[in-house]
Amino acid sequence: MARAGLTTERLVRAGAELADEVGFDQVTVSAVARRFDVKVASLYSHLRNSQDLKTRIALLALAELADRAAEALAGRSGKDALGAFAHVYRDYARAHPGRYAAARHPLDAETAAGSAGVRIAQLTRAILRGYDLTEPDQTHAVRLLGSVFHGYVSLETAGGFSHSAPDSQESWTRILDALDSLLRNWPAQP
Amino acid sequence: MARAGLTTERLVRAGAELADEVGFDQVTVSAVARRFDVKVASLYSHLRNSQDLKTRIALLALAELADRAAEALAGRSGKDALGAFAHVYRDYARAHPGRYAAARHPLDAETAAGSAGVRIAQLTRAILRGYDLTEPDQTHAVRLLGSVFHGYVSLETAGGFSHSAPDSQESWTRILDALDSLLRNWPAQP
DNA sequence: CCATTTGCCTAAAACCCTTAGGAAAATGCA
DNA sequence: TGCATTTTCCTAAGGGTTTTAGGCAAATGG
Repeated sequence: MARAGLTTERLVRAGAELADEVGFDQVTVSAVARRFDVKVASLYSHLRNSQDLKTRIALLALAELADRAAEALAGRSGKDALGAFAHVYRDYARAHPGRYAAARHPLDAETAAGSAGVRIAQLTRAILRGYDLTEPDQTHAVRLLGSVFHGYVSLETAGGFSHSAPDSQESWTRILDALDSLLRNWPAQP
Repeated sequence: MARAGLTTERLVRAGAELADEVGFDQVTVSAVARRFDVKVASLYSHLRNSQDLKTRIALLALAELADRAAEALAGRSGKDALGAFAHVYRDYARAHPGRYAAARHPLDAETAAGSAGVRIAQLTRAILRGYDLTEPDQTHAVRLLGSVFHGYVSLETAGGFSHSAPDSQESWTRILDALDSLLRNWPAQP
């Protein structure tokens, strides 16, 4: 019987595609097996279990996002960098909703520490080099940016802003203007 | 055989408690049935299906959140209102992580339109009455606040800010200061 | 007090997860 | 090349969740 050539890599990539097509929480070991026309049990030599598959998809998504962000940020600073990063983030979520959901999948502390998530955090911090913030305000700002990007994209993906004026793109642009303004005029401790 | 006294209401409340204890996506029709010491099939006279259960838990959570927000906002305005709303939001998520996750559960358009989610959006808009914003900036600001609150709480719940200085409470406070400042100095269209 | 409605049950089919053990294909070393 | 080893995929099987169909007994109400 000819072999299918399964690999952890290929399985994870297939899982990521599946996530984009049917949603991250519809990604199942069985569905991936079907996609390779292979029996379910066969996947268990390449994956520890169902949770392992999801974690790996999450790591893939984080790495892809970090790569794109890094490329977008190269050679930019200040508002330019802020806009580029935001654009990548939102675009990725819209083009790959399943992968984006995967990237939000909770990871245990050590897995998270070894993930591309830390690279994303570093890139976020790098954006702030174009603004005049010192610790601890820089960290607060990193957290604010992370919250806005994640929050906005997540609400938008859930359909929160559809079918209502003004359209989402306009809000996104104006919110970035506002954040830029805020970072340039960060309030002192009251 | 004595009856268990099942009700859609009771099932949904039990599901919400279960969500807080073991996580929203571990909430299962079977688990709720076990909690009432009843056979699974019995629940299907009170719930259409598994998705129905989750949707109802989501609606319950949204309603609870809206109630608390409304109470917190009564008699407050400006930064006071902003802080009160934010406090309720974050507190609810920390005290009821499963319900909070449920509140983020995607709803189809009509269900969402009939949910307490619109009340929450109205309350968010009410906060902005204390600031000098006109349309469409007011809508942009509503979306920004929604994004920050949801994003921050969601990242925090996922463990994003734990084990790193400064602590999360401090960032939360300073981010609210920053938002207040931003709303008072909302930038004009460039 | 009996008829009807309601509530919970048993049964069963379909799907997913996971482990154990086997057979064939690929690999590698003599 | 030939044979032992490893790898890959399979069958088998146990256990869990979802959902529908049909039945009996408890509550309700005229």
